[in-house]
Amino acid sequence: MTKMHKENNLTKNEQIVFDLIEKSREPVKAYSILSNVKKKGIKAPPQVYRALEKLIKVGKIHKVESKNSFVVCKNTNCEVSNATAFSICQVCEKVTEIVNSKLSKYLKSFQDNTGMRYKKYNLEFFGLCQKCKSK
Amino acid sequence: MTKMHKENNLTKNEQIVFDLIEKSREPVKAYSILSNVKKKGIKAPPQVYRALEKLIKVGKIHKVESKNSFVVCKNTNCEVSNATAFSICQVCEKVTEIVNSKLSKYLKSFQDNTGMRYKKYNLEFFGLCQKCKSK
DNA sequence: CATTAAAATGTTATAATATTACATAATGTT
DNA sequence: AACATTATGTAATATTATAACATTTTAATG
Repeated sequence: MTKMHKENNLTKNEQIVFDLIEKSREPVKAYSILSNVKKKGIKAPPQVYRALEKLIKVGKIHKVESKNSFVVCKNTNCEVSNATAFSICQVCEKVTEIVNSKLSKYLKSFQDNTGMRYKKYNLEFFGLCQKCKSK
Repeated sequence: MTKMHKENNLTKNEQIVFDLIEKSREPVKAYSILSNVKKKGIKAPPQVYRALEKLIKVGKIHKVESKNSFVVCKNTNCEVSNATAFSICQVCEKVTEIVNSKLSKYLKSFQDNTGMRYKKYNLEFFGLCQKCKSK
């Protein structure tokens, strides 16, 4: 087996899982990933979950917590992913990552009432997407 | 069976589940709730999940998505719960609801790059709580 | 290039979380 | 009382995730 895959340092399984999520262009669930990469030789949940864990750690993907789903990161220079925000349509369930520097600056510098600051956040907004609003 | 329970309009099972979550003072998982209310006559998951769903809907509790756990709402006048923020310690896993009007005003009025506004949000901050920081 | 340690993968089983479907009982309305 | 609605009970099963351990691949070193 070759050591490197594509331009990055993902392992074989990580690359397979990443490619599938990227290709799908919408949030994908772990077992959906599994069933779609069976043909690539990935046969069992731990293989998928390990890849997901690593991809999240290096910031290539995010987990959309409210949907137990995974999406590719939309930030150009995604590295460690400690600040995520999503727009989720309550009707069609479309999920879009929000990349907004004002918002991220505000939240990264946020201090709670006790003066506590945070290393990481995840924000999920819910509403109607353009399409569903105009129906 | 009496119609009303305590001062509010919760049903029997809803009140049992709510009391347990409130008593515990920390996030509780559904199956932990289940095992702790067996003595009260609640025997199966659907009874718990139904109560949780209703309690969330009326704003008495929130789900902490990243932990699949449930906490009582800390807002005094909690009604429909469309704006939640939590502080989660990465070490001891302590969860506190953040009640901060500046933050909620900011997020309630947030518009994304497309001008879209949202009806609801959930924000989870991660960091070290006071105790864990000072260790 | 043989040896070895570390990382990645493969595999089975099972744990933890959540829902479906349908039956029964309690309650509210007329 | 009759009926509709809401709440509850119950069994089964679906979905999401991890534990544990074996094997293979890769990287580093002498």
